[in-house]
Amino acid sequence: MAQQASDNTMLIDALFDIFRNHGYEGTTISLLSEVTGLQKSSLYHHFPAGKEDMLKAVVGYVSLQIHQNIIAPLLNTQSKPEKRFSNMIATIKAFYNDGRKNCLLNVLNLGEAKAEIKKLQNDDYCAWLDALTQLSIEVGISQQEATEWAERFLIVIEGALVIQRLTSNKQVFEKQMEYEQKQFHKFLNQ
Amino acid sequence: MAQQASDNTMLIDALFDIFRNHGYEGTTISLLSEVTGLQKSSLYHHFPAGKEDMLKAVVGYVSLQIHQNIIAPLLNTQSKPEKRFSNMIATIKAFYNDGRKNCLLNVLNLGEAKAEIKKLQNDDYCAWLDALTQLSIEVGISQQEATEWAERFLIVIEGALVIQRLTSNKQVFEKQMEYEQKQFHKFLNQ
DNA sequence: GTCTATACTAGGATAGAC
DNA sequence: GTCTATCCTAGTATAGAC
Repeated sequence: MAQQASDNTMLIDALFDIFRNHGYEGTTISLLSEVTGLQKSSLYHHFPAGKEDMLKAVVGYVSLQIHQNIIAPLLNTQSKPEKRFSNMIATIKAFYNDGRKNCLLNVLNLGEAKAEIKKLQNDDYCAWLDALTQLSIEVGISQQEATEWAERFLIVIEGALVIQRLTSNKQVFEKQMEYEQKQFHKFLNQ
Repeated sequence: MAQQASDNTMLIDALFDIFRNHGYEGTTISLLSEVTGLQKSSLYHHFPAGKEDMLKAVVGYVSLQIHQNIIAPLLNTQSKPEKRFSNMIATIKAFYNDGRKNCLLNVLNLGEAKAEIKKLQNDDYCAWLDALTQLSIEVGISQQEATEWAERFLIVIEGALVIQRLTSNKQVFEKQMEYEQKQFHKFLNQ
């Protein structure tokens, strides 16, 4: 398990980048060793339970990022909803490097094994969904419409990442994010 | 390479199911052997170049399906556009088993290796995109709007599949397909 | 906390009989 | 065209020195 987060952040960030590029099965200890510059056994020192442990640490790290950088700011009623939304878009763009980086969600194919990790991801998804729903309700949308809009927003993120990965058209993701911006502004002016 | 398609269809279909469930790296020859009931060496008889060859056959098979069952009907101007669209939705639902089955696109993480396969998939994507664009233009939408709608439609499919896989909420995919139906009807009544 | 060295297994692939 | 048997490498993981 990865304690002392402060020291290990860079390490986990490197692991994160590999897992999102190669998926779980496609990620090998050798590759992790190569990229981090640590020998395999050193990696096992940090993560005694091996690869799955490393993934857990990564997912936990991403979870933290989502809560701190996306969900908390979304719920912070001190700034205007439109500002919070556009800040989120900016954060997302950076997080996915304008669509050039994958989302762990669509690259990990976690079956019934690894249910624990899947649960973590699902919780994050739900929290994000709730925050978005909140925000749009705040702007005057009905509960019903708000939930549907929020769900579709997250669906579009995932879908755009998948399609951009396929087409190597570097604009797919950004275009969708712009579209979502416009949609949100329509909400404001209703 | 898989010739004599008529005989091999069931075999390839079985391979397809495994690849879409486990991804490329997650699919092992042993698993393929187990599920198909053929010994490993028998698989190699059908696909001398091994796993990558099997994937190629699967992707080719899926490509054929898409062209025959989705793209051709979409472009067949003998039936009404709205009918063609709703037929497509039905076909898609069946193909993804109402969102319970993955799309190869989001489960395969093909890097620069396997560029050939990626190209095949990209071609299919483009063909599908074009057919959708055609259809919506036929219904009176502007070229610009048509392209954007078509792209978003395919993005939503991929995204919905990813999210449904995560949440095990069995309605995510169907809900999005219903939404798209409604959207298309709005086009008709403009 | 990092290293070298090594053990072990599973995965990919082939040989050759039937 | 399917099988049994086998090879080889790559992948996971551990032991133990420094």
